[in-house]
Amino acid sequence: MFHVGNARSVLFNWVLARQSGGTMMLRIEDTDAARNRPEWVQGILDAMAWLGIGPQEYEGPLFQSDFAQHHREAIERLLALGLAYYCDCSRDQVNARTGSEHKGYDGFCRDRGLPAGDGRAVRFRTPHEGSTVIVDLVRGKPTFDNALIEDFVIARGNGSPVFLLANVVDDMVMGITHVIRAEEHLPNAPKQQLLWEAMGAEPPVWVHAPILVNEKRQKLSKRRDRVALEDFRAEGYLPEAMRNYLMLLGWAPSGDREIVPWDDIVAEFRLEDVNPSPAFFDVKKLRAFNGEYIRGMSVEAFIEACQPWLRSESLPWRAEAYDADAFAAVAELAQTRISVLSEIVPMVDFLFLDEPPADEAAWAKAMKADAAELLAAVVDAFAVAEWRAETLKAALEEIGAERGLKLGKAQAPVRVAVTGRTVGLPLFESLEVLGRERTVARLRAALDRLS
RNA sequence: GCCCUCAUCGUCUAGCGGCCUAGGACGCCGCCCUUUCAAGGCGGUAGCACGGGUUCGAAUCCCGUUGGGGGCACCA
Repeated sequence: MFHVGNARSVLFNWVLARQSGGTMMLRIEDTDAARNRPEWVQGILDAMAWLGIGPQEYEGPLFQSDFAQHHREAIERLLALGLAYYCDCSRDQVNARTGSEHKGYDGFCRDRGLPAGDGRAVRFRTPHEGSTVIVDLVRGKPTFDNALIEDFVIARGNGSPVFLLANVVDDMVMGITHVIRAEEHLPNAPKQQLLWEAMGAEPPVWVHAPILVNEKRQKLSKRRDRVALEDFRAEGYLPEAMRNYLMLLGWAPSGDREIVPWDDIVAEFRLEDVNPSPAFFDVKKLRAFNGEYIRGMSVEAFIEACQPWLRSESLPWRAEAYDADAFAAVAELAQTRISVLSEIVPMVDFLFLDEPPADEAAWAKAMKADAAELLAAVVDAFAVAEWRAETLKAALEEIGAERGLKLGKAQAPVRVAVTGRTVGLPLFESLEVLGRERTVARLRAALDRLS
């Protein structure tokens, strides 16, 4: 699962690399085996490629697990320097001493001089005086009081490195200059910067992008919110719309523009201009963006883009019933009527289904008392009419007029009888493509049902 | 509880001391167009959280309050 928030972070990283002539590095943090599967990596790569960031756009993927030797060395070095120490306190013991679950480590082992031992963790000896100032492109210079930073664990009792340490060591080894990540990591930044300094290296520039929230202003979570890039892709959101929308969360291009070419975004985007407050990930607006992008395509491109949804495994019609020419004939009419590509299926299904889709509510709404009589007249007229949209329209208009019905009213029963729905593509154009035989057969079937 | 952080229409934002009677977009509501529905066109709705300063002048600067968010693991 590739979270839209991650997608935004990647986009930020990529744009910065592009603008500065730097290189974006992709590292998979797989130190926690339980939370990592090899196949997930391909999912990440695929999601990035879909967004327009293919393998040639970054270096990697590298794996944190491959840096194990560096992690061990760093821990040994800090220990040797006296900047880290062994600790055998359990969480419960610490809580009991401090009388709270949220008071952090009390420094019990700080000066005990415990030697290495089975099950003993390693803690970083944080300074008690002064403060740590980080340089953050979107937030300025957040300052943290060192006295409030606890002696955090850098290696577990089994010797494995903890994220805080591993992350910093990897960044140092990889020569990372800019760390761009979500705001939830902000509290980690001073701890990590202390680590950079302890190892005598120049800390990176940090960028903590504002968090993405739901309508209740809570951090987007995969449990309760729609956040998987794969899901949006499957529903028919276009990558161009997604990345345009994502970049406009917390930032705006020059002028009163929102739908902007990617090249303009790449040229104008500045991390320094990103609004530091949390942004609501508004799917409604995303949809609007997507609709704009769909309408902006050439008909040919639109037809092409619809194919995955028209040829998928789970279609309402028999696969061989699909008729590319018929679809091409109505594609332009469908293009302004859908916001996400998957909506194309119910829009054109009547063309490929043996019988119109059943929708009782639609039937009840359109098939009033006089519907049968009107449909009978339509069958007669359509049986001999020249099979073109305009003539069919003229025929129905006349039938309606004879009964005091405007076209809007008269077309309703015909539409439901033939397409199964009360709304859809322009009716007469649809009939022209469907053909006389099937149209008349469906009208007769409706008539039978009404009698 | 503690630490950090943020604050312009419902939402995303423009604004970086006078161009602001606060602009755009999404949403919503009308009207037009119209074979349904869209699209398109036109119009409307709605906001500088509050209180103090600073200044000739504050949405813009400072302080406080309130409210929101994030974090507080031998997870990442």
